[in-house]
Amino acid sequence: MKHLTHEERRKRIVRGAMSAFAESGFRGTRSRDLARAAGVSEALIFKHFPNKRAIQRAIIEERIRQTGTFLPAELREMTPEKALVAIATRVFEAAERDPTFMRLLYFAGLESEPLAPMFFKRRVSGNIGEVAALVRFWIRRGLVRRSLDARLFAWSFMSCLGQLVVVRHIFGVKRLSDRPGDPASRIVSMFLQGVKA
Amino acid sequence: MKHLTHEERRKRIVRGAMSAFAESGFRGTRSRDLARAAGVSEALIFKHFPNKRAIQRAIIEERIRQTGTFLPAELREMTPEKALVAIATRVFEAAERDPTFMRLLYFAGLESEPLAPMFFKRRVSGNIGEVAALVRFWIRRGLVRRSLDARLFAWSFMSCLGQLVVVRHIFGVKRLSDRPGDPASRIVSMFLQGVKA
DNA sequence: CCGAAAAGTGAGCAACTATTCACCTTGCCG
DNA sequence: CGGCAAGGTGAATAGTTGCTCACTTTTCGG
Repeated sequence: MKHLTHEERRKRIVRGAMSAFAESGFRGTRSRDLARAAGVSEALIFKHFPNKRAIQRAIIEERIRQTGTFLPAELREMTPEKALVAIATRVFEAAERDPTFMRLLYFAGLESEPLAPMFFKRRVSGNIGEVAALVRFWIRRGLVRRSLDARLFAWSFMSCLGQLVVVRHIFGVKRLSDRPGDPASRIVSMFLQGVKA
Repeated sequence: MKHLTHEERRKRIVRGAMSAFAESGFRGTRSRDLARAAGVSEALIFKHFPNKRAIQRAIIEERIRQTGTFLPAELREMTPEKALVAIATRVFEAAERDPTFMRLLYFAGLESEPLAPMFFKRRVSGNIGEVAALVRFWIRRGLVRRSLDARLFAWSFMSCLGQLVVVRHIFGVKRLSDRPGDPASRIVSMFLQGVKA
């Protein structure tokens, strides 16, 4: 194996470990799998990390530390309808493109890894807070009911999207409806206009 | 250990195994744990089941076979508002009382146990179909917008509830909003009335 | 161009785990 | 009562797995 710098090799180990853990969970991944996924020997893995657990932690910690805002600023210039559709589409497409970290996070949560709730507190709640802030912006502009609980709306809307993603990628439910057209925009219109006659 | 009938002992093994698998997943549960949870020796476990996997399958299969309707008939006599709140409350309370099977199912889904998608197809989709049927009933009565996609609404509403439960029980997110009052009824009112000004 | 430091590895080891085996115990029926 | 089928177990086994050790290969500053 070609020699790499410590940092570069470490990154490759982490990247490989992410797909391995995402596929089989922490306990289901053997150090041999980590080695194969990273393209190195098992021994080298343990030169970079004291043990298996530390690799999983490093993966989640890296994501916790990741900076940057969830919502692009342009959303403020759109109508609530268009903005929510953009958010929904983005969530669906991100999961479609790469459900890896989502799977890893669910595994970690079930396996009682403390960093999973931590990730939720630091990142997910933060992102949902951004959605809530956008909703409050709409309320101020009179585009959304003044009485709306922005935070609860943000959690409900994002949870709905999140669970649809989970149900699709983990439990294989593909068709939510027989009608044609983009489900994202139809879900958004339910949230916006309500379902009452 | 007191002698029991084959059936009774089998039931106790399954019950014990359910909490063990729910807590630690399939791979995280050792046969020793199954034995301890059932209060018997390891050897006896394998007199009842050919292997560990078969126990997990038995648990899920039993739930798949469980009969009975999800929604009580009385819901048809309530207003949509009250009925949806009743459904939401029931989902939240069921998860609060016993998140065991939910955890087991998520573990199984992530670990690629084929019975997890099967359970979704047979039971969850069925239950959500009942919700959709109720919504169609309201549409016929003119209580709900004629143009609504009942199936998509049912999936969205139930997914929202489901994810809020997951987020609470697996990722420890307890507060969805600072406002007082029952979140169930406030979520329902968002779905019913929409959020537009 | 050389030698130390850093990158990298094959071959284990000790501990663990699913399953089996040989055997004991209980309750029941003739 | 006696014997036997069914319920039940402690101990062994074969395979696995996280991690270490002793060692080789590459890199690179002086």
